[in-house]
Amino acid sequence: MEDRLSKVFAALADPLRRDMVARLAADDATVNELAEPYDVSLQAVSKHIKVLQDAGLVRRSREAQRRPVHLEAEVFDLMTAWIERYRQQVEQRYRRLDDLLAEESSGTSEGAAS
Amino acid sequence: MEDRLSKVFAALADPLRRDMVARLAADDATVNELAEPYDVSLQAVSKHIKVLQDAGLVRRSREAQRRPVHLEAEVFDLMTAWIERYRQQVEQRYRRLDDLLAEESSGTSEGAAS
DNA sequence: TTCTTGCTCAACCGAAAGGTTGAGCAAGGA
DNA sequence: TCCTTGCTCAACCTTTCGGTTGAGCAAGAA
Repeated sequence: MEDRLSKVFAALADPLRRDMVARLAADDATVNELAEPYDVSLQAVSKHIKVLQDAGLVRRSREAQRRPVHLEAEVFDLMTAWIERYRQQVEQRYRRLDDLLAEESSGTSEGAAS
Repeated sequence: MEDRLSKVFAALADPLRRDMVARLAADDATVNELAEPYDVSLQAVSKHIKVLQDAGLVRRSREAQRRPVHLEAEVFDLMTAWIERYRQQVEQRYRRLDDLLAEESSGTSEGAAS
């Protein structure tokens, strides 16, 4: 898996990682803080953070021996852009179809729907 | 992997599947049509479609021996809702931080920024 | 300097993902 | 009826994912 968008979607495909993102939206947190509510090892959480980081969803700094994790909100734009493009395209299709149907039922003869 | 959102994100984590969605946004297509541009077997494409279907991104009908695939655009809303929620939360954090800084530099004494 | 805290790295494991090929089925067409 | 088209299902293989444990390192605290 190479490209950015693939990494972002893959990162968010895991419920635990989505939960982390949700919590990080409220506030930055250390690895220990993040790990606290979950029933997995600290190393597992550390790996999850790495996945989020590689996807560009999160940034890690250093503060004494702590490593606060910070949500990088710009990535959301990347997803939204992708999603909106196709959503709008589909909407246009429906709009065109509606127009076509409207045209058909008025333009060529009748009006008596069965 | 159980929940809907996880499936949707996982489905879109694959570039080939994203490309299929992009093409399906323009128009419905059969399995053969979808498979044509890719350098993988028809069976592989069939599997990919199944993944999209299980995520609710796509619906398959039957039309003679063909099985046209149709994009289900509503799922996009699910993603957008998830993303927007946290994006807005992060924005509010920044806004609060800005307010705090503004308050600090005006409210308590001074004005002479270094 | 030595201890403790907060984390990461490495090796390993089982399950799932994504690919292949081969068989087979359903629904027109000849 | 038998053939062809358009697909799916099943079995198998390799790679990746998410988890584990054990070792180790960096940076305050004693």
